[in-house]
Amino acid sequence: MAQRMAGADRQRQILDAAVRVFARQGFHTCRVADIADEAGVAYGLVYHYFGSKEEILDRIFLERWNVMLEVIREIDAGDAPARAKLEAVAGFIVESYRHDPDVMKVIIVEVTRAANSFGRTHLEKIGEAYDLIAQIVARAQADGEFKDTVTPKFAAMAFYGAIEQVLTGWIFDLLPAGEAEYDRAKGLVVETVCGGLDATPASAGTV
Amino acid sequence: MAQRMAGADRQRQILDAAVRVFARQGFHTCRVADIADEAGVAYGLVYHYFGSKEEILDRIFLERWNVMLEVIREIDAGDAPARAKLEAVAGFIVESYRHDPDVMKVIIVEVTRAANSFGRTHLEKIGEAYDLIAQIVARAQADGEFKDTVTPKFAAMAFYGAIEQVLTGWIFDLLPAGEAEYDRAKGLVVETVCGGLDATPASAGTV
DNA sequence: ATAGGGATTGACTGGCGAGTCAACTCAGCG
DNA sequence: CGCTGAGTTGACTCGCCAGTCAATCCCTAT
Repeated sequence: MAQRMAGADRQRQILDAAVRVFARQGFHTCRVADIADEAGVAYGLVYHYFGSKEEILDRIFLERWNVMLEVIREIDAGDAPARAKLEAVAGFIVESYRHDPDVMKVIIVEVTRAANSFGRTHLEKIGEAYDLIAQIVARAQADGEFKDTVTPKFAAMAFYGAIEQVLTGWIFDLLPAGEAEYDRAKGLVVETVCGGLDATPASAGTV
Repeated sequence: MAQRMAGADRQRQILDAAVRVFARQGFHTCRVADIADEAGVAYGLVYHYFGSKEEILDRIFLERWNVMLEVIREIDAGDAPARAKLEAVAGFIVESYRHDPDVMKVIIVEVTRAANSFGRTHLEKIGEAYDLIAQIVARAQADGEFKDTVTPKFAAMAFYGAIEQVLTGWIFDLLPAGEAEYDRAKGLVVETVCGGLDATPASAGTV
């Protein structure tokens, strides 16, 4: 059935199939046989390339998360204002979702937000992202760009939580999704968390 | 072993044990036997009071979530400023966590954030909460208390996501927890989402 | 007293699904 | 042209665990 193929390619093929299956059925609900079927490959071959079902999820998560950590580090290294940096971070996450919603769905639903049971393994890796965002906030507070009423870690959690919840809204059809919404969301998350929902004090003060 | 007891009490006892077990081991990882043991009750008795393992989780979630929906409705019915309403909502959620961290952990980790597989059943119920918060925002926008750069639904997701992520931080020790932090968090989430992280334009303008 | 019936028990079953493995295929190489 | 080893196959094993059920217990009513 499956033609001979270089190892790396076959692995990729199984990984991609797993992403689709995990996104569709959920990690716990799906069987390894489903992944093999989706990939058009024999059951046993999955175990030729991966040690376990969990290892597949590991790989899916780590591959994408490491890219994100790298991107955030680069963004942080620049000298743009913090608000622009946060917008870049939000933008990257939204773009990730636009580019491959299934991968993001799996990461959010099965790893990031499943820190019990499975995700516990990756708690440290997940925390790295929060720390990087916290660092951006901390610097902005030191510069006076952000107020320091909130600890950087707290702000980072609120910021990341807001984004993840918006993605969750798209994933489960609780929020209108679509190209236009994705574009707008990048800015709006930052506008909300940085600018706040309040009508601006400035204009309130001028009344 | 277990003394005779009124049906409702025994059910409660099993429910409470289940909360502890789910919080400790996770829904998928624990066995029904663990719940029975924790409750000090025979295996079969669990099935005398509940139709299935899932039904137990259902009950835990619905009991608490319905209380929350009711509270939010009451808060919304008052005529306080939206910011105070949101603070009340955040306060209730934080108090819920302080009062019974295990229940909130189970709800967040196993239901709210597991909308694939299991939580799908409750998606509608979960959405109700977001809608109620959105309503608060919508009214505030109509009154001019909030800007209308963001759709109410979007703001609701960002707000709820921020809170849930903060709780998640406490649950998994990514954020310092404790009585003082809980008290502060209520206001800070609202301060962050309503007031924004930016140094206020007013004070920036006076420099 | 004692019968009735809900509460309680825990051994047992049935199915499911992760992971194994022995057999097979075949491209490339000497 | 046979040999080798990586790639591929899918039937099979084996443990686990949700859910069943027949037996037992003990409160209550008569």
